Amino acid sequence: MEQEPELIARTADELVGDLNKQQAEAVQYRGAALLIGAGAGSGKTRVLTRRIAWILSQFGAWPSQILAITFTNKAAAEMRERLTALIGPVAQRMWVSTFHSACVRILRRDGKALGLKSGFSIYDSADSERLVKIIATEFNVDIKRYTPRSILGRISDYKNQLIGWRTQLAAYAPDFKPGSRGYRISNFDNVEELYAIIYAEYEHRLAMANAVDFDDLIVRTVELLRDHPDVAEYYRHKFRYILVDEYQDTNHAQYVLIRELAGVDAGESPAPTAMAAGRQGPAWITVVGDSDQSIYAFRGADIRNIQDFEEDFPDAKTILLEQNYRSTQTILDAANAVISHNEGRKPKKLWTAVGKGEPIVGYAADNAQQEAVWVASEIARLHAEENIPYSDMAIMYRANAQSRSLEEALINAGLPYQLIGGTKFYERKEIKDALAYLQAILNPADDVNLRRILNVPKRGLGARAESIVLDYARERGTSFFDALMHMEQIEGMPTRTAKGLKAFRDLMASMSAFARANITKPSEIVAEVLSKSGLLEELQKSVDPQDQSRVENLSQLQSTAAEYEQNTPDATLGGFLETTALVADSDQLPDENEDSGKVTMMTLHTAKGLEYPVVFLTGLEQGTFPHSRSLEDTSELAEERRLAYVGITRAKRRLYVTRAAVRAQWGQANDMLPSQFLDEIPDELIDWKRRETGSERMRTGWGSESDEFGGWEDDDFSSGPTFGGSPYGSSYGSRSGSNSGRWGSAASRSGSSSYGSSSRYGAHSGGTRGGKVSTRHVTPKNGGASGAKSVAVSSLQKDNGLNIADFTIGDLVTHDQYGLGKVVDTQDRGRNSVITIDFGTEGTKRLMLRVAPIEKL
DNA sequence: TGTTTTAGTATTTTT
DNA sequence: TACTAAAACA
Repeated sequence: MEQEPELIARTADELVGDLNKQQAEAVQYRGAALLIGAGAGSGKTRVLTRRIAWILSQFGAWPSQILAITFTNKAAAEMRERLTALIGPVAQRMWVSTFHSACVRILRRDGKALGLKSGFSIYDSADSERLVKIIATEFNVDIKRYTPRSILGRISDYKNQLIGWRTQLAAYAPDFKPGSRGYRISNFDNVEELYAIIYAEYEHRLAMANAVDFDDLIVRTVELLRDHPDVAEYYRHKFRYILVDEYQDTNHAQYVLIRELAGVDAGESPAPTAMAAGRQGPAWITVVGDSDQSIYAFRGADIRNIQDFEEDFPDAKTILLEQNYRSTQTILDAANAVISHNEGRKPKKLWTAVGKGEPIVGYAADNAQQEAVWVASEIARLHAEENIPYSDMAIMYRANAQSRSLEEALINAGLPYQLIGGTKFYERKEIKDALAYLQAILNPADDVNLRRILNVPKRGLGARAESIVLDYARERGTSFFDALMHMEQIEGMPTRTAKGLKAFRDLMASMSAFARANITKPSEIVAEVLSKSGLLEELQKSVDPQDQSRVENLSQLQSTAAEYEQNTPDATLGGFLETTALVADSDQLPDENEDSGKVTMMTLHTAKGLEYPVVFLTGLEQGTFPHSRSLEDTSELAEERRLAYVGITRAKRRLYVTRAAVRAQWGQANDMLPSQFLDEIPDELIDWKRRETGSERMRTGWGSESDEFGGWEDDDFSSGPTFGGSPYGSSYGSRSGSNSGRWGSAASRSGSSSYGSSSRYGAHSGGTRGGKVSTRHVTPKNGGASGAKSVAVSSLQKDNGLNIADFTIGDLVTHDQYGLGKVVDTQDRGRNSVITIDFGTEGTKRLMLRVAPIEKL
């Protein structure tokens, strides 16, 4: 075996000396199967990295014998980093990766055995959906009734369960032959048949296109290991220690993959005296997880994997880590209380030595805007009065759609933030177009990508031209690319179309020649494609301001390629495309030791595995969180509760829980009841800054004399600021990853009455606890006349008395925070006037004049 | 074929 | 509301 000179040997004491008893036991355990039940914040990453180091230094294993699997790329990178610190540069050569990228690696090497050719494409869900749509349409399926997404969802379920298309076909449509032309589905009553047929055809087309989808990465690897003993043998011999993080989120296919890789069922027994995994027998498996943090069941994660671990792996050992090093006792008490409402779980109680800490702060807002404003003002206060850095604070919510009002509030308050999630960089049109070119160059058989770019940018090849080529391809049973190459033989093609197609073919040929000549220089290929294809040119010529940012995105894509090229010794185009295919939201997050200086906003799902000193959990309402689609089903509700558990345990020092009495979802304002999770937190743990909203107080009869009548409907809120034009005009909040004009305008509602069966607030008693209460508001609009507004309103009502007319471009001003600046632009919007100021090194800021802490010089 | 208008529909959560 | 996709029009 090769030498591993960079391996730093660690003594036993260095590895376990500073750990608690359970942690140390987990690190040192000798045995074929270990389950570490790691409660939130119990130091599992630490244990995992130490264990790897332990295996190397004390069991005498080689780094190349270790396979460590995490859930996200970020987690993998972090673990590798920690390992490098612990054992030296040799960690760089270990397999520390996600399920998906590990499988890509295996398939790249050995996929030939399955008929996968080099350069195979990886379809993301959008690509897959396109393909399903194409098939369904061809088969005469009513795609309104059976949406591509729902069909794909079903296919994905099959795959996660390792149910193959042959099985489904045999059971429900034995007469169907994938790839047969002109097939029409006639029997819509038998949905299983419909799914089986589309599933089979989908797989057929994927194979034709030399492509795999996301789920296939796992499934096909399992297939590879099962059907090709030589390949299985290679990996079983190679990986002697397999460690899996977030085991509660694995699905059945991933579970089987682990078993296959480890060779658990291979029937080989270890040497009787083995003190380590050695050379024979199954690899040793360590899994780490927390069944209370299983939040991906909707995606096929099977909580039984972790619950049944001890039955699944003979002689398995379980070690529980229950000491929490992250949060205060108050926060843990809340988390424990909430999760204890889930039935059928193994009892577990987190505890901490940190102490009680601050109470949880609660706030009930009248509506989502007010909730956001209150959160923003509290953040500003914590920063100003308690010196808490913005980067120590995070705002979390159930669904991405909730981020809008929060963003607006943060912008108005002038607070820097970063939003994680939303539309991902690699999912944007222009990026997907560019990537489609690259993919088509690398893998010409890839019909989906080739057809995507046929007329992008516009080159006069529309649906007509496409179908001419396509018909020919289907007739001959070849790929779109093949048909294109033989287009001269197509009869009856209009000259104009032929000309266009030839030009396209030549273009692809020339780019492909360039790519072959520069295959190790992805960034140059990207540059070539962007300019030659005309993608860049089309956008540059465009007058649409959005296209300007698209140009920037494309140039960022090129930088990304260049970066990849520099960091990867054996860079290839294919390698680059892989890195783009397997990114997740959380990958956008800055490193833990890098201070972004910004408040972080993200969904609860994205937040898993992270921690912040201050956490705001927003939207705690029935129907928002727990989500309305989960209210009916106990197991889905249990998952929501686990999500709440995850959210609560992200907080280290301070936790805020907020809700809104009225929330608009897709244009409709709805009355919302408080989340049941709020009731599940012991009351004495929460310090309510505002417990009931105005309308609730009114309706329950308390303080009915108050003049808050209609006060929840405040005009000052509903006519929030409108930032027109490109969001890039504002320098607040670099949205890492997402964007494009999402914050167009603040929700301007007037009158939010919804009609329906009215039920009183407070009707918690009954069995069913509906998501939204439909109540008819007595007051249609025109609030704001009353004097006693809620506390939070004040910040929006605030007015510094400045007048936009008093400012001209070039004026000098001072800002409380940014210092001296020069006015670059003014926009007169009356009360919502906006002023743009260049603060030099502090950047150019767009400020809402009436609240901006500025002074004219 | 390309552009504009209109209509319908969608929101969980993502490797 | 906001985005996408079909439909209508140029």
